Amino acid sequence: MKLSTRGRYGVKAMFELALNYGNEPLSIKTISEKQNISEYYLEQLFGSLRKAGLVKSIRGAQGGYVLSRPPSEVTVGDILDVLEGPIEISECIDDEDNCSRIEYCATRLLWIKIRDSVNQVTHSITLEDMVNDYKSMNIITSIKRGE
Amino acid sequence: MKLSTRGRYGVKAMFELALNYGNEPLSIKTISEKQNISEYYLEQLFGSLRKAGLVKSIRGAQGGYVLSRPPSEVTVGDILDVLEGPIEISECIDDEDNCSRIEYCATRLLWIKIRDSVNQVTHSITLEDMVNDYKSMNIITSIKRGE
DNA sequence: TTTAAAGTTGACAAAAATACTCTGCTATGA
DNA sequence: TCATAGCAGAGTATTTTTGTCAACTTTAAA
Repeated sequence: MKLSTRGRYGVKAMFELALNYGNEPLSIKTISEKQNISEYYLEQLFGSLRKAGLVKSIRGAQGGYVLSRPPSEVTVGDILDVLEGPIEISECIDDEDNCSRIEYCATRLLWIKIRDSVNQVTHSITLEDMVNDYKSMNIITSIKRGE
Repeated sequence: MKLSTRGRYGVKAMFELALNYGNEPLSIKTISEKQNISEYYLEQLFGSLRKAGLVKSIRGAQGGYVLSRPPSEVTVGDILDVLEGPIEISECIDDEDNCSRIEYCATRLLWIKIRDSVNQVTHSITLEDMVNDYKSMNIITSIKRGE
């Protein structure tokens, strides 16, 4: 069980936007270079993010993308839902008929528990949290270096 | 993010063994018919489960598989670890060099949190729990039917 | 108003992972 | 001794993922 690159790249890209929040828009090109992600591929991801209303695009020269909402109001779960689709550990959570009846209840309950656990974590962590973690991490690193 | 059929089928099959614990071994054929899973495919999964020590095989006529340990000592996480590999939301949890340095700490911490959450849930639920859930679910269903 | 930067769209394709399938064994209990 | 059932590994088909590309539209700045 792992995230696809869509989710991973998407979170990284959104993290860049969060770091830059309040400043000028970031172009796809800039982000793709910073994160070493294919420019074309990233374009696709931002298409989804834009449609979902998580980012706003600013066209024209010096354009790019900015977060639609402040980092404190965007959770990692929001991003993953858009790029990975809502988590469905097993399709039988929604589609009951797929399950053979015998073990239906037991495994279904299990998948739901796992899903809820992941959702709980991802939807409780915001981009702001990540930025804060990142900044305090940098401070610690600086101290360790004796700076 | 979803489990592959390996994990899903594996848990279902192990659940069957748990339901039958203490009785005669179940053959691949029996399980594959009960769960409507390809017999050949299931054989592969049981190969992995056997190597990992989760099940014991009994060869010869009337042979099959049984759980190596009682259902109360087998967690869903044990099964998923074997069949899906340990959860790695992102490879950068282990392989540090894959990450571009800038956002290294922040996203890494995130993946770890998600992973730990899933592990915590799956390793806290045993096959016995599932069997109990299943049985009490059946009782409730019977009551609802007015039986 | 021209132009270049930047976003938008959708088709396409390579590559990897997944999900089986099949064949031919070997072991074992009835 | 033979039917049953596990064991092992090669092979294949399908799906998903990941990434590429080309053509077009919009917009800001010169």
